[in-house]
Amino acid sequence: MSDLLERLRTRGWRLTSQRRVVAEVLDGEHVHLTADEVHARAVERLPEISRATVYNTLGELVGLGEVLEVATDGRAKRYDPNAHHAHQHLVCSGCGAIRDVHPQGDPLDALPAGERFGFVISGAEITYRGLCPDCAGR
Amino acid sequence: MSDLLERLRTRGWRLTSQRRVVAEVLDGEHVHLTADEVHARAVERLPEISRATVYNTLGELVGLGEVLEVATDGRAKRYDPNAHHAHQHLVCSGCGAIRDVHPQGDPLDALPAGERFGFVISGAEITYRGLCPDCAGR
DNA sequence: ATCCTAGCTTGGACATTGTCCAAGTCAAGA
DNA sequence: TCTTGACTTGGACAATGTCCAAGCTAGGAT
Repeated sequence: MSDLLERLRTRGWRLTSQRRVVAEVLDGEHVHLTADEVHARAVERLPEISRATVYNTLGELVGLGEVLEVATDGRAKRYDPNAHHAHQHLVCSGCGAIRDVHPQGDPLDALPAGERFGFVISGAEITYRGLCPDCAGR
Repeated sequence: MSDLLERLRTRGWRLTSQRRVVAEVLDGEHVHLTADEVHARAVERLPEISRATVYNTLGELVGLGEVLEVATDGRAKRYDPNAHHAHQHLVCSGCGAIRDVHPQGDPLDALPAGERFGFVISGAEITYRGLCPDCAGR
């Protein structure tokens, strides 16, 4: 993730301790955390960091394309540090666990011109739903 | 939509004026409304209907499989009355407009066994993103 | 090394979306 | 027509996110 900090600094990002901590938290476990979870982990390292800063920083990272925002339910958005490798998500309908998955082919190929309604299409997100081994076995 | 009301009645649904109005609103325009938008339209026909009832009724319709819940952003969920025809969504990144689209093939076919991690997979939702003709032309 | 200042952070108020509950109301079967 | 359990209501509450004025600081300028 020092790569990330380096990239951001060359883009004029001011490198504060708060931003460093948020970046470290995201890089620490490649897991899909909510903003509040990121805040909770950040507080462990920098007790006075505020919720507002975490929200700000996450928003900036998303804007810079370093982190993806994932909305798989109507609840809190989750933040995915794996923005530089195309992937999709597999979500457990039982416990909400999320895994990165890599389907074959390009989903855009499945959408014929006649189904594009004049849109300039930039991408596709796929959410596979199912039950994880734990939830399925009960 | 009287089909829908009929189906629900045979399943023991008590047919109240509130539920009828919510069902009519959803059926009226085949558009993806938020709960609050449904409430606003319902109030036009039945001024004393409460927000709680709209939420309850939408939740029941989703549970019964008559309406789909769509979460394309982190904001309010949207409700899709087109639950009986498999389809996906195309969302304008500019104005948020949503269209139903029908990609070719089954998205589940693109996910090899080795990428399923023992999940019992039940379905896939695809959100295509792009700019609608209006937003792209500016 | 020190200073300056634009940009960052903070805490708290506020907004949006959704859930819950006790009390009152009503659809539909008897 | 009566009865009753299911439905509805309004308002309190919860979860998530946004905004702002005031103070702080990273990092370039001196």
